[in-house]
Amino acid sequence: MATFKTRAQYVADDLRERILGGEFKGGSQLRQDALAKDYDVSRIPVREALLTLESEGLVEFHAHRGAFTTELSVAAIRELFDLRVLLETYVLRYAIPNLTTADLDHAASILRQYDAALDSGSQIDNWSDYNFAFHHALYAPSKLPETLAMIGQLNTKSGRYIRMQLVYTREIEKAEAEHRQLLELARQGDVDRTCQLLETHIKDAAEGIAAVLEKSLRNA
Amino acid sequence: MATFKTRAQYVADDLRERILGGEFKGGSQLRQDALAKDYDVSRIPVREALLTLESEGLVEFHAHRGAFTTELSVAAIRELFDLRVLLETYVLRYAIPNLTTADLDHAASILRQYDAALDSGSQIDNWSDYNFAFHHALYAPSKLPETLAMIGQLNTKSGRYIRMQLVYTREIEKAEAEHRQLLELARQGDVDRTCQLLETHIKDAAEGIAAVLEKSLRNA
DNA sequence: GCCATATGGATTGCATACAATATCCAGATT
DNA sequence: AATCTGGATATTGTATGCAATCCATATGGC
Repeated sequence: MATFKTRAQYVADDLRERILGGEFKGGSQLRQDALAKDYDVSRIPVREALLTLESEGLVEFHAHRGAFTTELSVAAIRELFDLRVLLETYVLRYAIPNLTTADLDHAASILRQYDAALDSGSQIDNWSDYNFAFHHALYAPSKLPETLAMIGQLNTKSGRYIRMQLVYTREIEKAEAEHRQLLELARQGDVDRTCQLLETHIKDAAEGIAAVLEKSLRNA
Repeated sequence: MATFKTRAQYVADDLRERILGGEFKGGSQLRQDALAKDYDVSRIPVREALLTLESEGLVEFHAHRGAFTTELSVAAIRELFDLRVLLETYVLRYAIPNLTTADLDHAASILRQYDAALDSGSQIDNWSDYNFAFHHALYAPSKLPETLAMIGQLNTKSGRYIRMQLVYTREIEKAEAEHRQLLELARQGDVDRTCQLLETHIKDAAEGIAAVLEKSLRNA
């Protein structure tokens, strides 16, 4: 991989972060010309970037009308998180027996970075990346690349709402405590208990997001 | 939706069929200029079509080197089919309790079209479409659109190999008989038995494809 | 003889320019 | 007043042309 980034890829990567960061709310329109000026490129790489983001579910194209950021219903979010439970417990069952001490150390080091970032009052986008990195570290030994790719898809697709929740709630500490438990249970090789904790861990997050969304919908 | 197709969409749709039909073997390169001539368009819509197909897993881009058709390893195919088992039994459990007689009739009519197509010695691409249509008809009442979308992704991603198998084997009749059983069990509302049959139905297909692939690999 | 390097040609990535479609607003009609 | 119609404007979709990168072949050094 490690190929030098093309302009379209650069735009896609940056715009993805902006969308996930919540810069564009609702189903707001993304004007190609404006984005082209933002990045000082022509509309061609912008269009290609938007197509990439469309495939990731962050953007929707309507022919001859342009691109809009996608807005997920509460039902859709619940569905996506149910899928996460299904897929992530599935890979975790395969991963745990393969976990080496190096894998466990790696996951533990990610948790330590959490702490550092949290203590320094760091930003949410960092936390979100760390969150995914930790989960991924636990799953990677499953050696199921296609499945991991789908999990990644689910994560980016719902990423905007994950970060949204973090702004409104103080769930980070709870999530981090659960991460420590997950790591410990995985270290002990207790597959069933680890998967069960993972399930509640994900479902709690989903409920938290749903609550935030329903509240903001009532206010709107 | 029903929006008039843009050129890029047209190229994507047609090229998808060509790839799924096996016109390009292995990881062969797709030259933008050649495709542009094929469709009498410029390279811009061709590039956009290739990006779309990349997101569907049919094509891989390498920066400044172009697009290649993806080649799946036997392990990857097994993994994709295991995912199909996981996701499709999952939705089927939700769908069966919601099945109306109209849904059942619809699925049955698709099976009848099979017969007609088979008797007329019709082509494989038709069969593949019918196959997906039947499965989808069973799953749709689950009312889980995100999950159905992922199942669709898995289907197109592995579609080339599904069709490949059909060329080399005579599994169609067996699959069709299983479809009838599936429909009958679903009509009876026997969730567990239907899901179990679905599981073996998919796994058998996977083994058939794996056998064909491993054989062709030995010969190569 | 083999490996490294350079040079020409081919191909991709991108900018510019134009065509096709949608959106907006004034004026007409009921 | 509300709705409809038509044309101006804005925005998207696509063609063309140029720049950047890669690939192949040839050339030189060891």
